[in-house]
Amino acid sequence: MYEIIKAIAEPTRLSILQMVRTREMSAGQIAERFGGITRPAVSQHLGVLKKAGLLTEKREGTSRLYKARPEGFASLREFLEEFWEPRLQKLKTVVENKNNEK
Amino acid sequence: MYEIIKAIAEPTRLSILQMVRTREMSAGQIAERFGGITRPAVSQHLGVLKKAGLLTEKREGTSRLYKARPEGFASLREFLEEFWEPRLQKLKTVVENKNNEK
DNA sequence: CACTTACGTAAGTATAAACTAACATTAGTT
DNA sequence: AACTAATGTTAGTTTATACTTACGTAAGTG
Repeated sequence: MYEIIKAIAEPTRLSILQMVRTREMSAGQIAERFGGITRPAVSQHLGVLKKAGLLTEKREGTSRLYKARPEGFASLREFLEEFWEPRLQKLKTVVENKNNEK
Repeated sequence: MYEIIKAIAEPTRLSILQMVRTREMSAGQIAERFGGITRPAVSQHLGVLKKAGLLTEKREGTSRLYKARPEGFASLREFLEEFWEPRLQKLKTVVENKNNEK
């Protein structure tokens, strides 16, 4: 979880995520859109995002197409929600199990 | 906004936030609960959180009491929501203004 | 006013993150 | 098989972050 937060705590990566939120893009297309940053740097950012579960990678010919992975982002939002307004989910589960034992 | 994300992208600071989510705590009380980390380090983390708008500080005698600031956290969640599922708020505003002109 | 308590702040250091330049790899082309 | 295109990976460098130790400060206490 903490890996996800750190992944989005960087402007370049946040931009990348936004680019590929609704459409697939190749690594090259993504890199083109950045001024003052090299292609390998973008490639490394893509690696961080992918490792955090925020991107899917699909190989197509010599290209690699990236797209945001909604589940990764959802888990972050769930964490923040639970962090801020705990629903006592664990306690609820314990109580339910107790009832099942009867 | 980016300052907020970076602020929570650190385990110690996330722990601090959780500690003071529902109650006020003094800097000393917070520092006590960490093993293997000094008081000044905690103090610096408190500074980062405060600067990001995630904490309020209240002086009481020689102590300083901290408490999480819900608005700061809310703005992060709103950002993430808007980031992921844009509501076209700007377009909506433009349309509304057009209507008012009539 | 000296002393303590509860802090913050500054200076310096170690570690981690972001970046570039050079090299490696994999798929397609002639 | 040699060549190009698209991209990843490695090594090394710079910059930023987290930390510790030492010092400064503001509010209360004898």
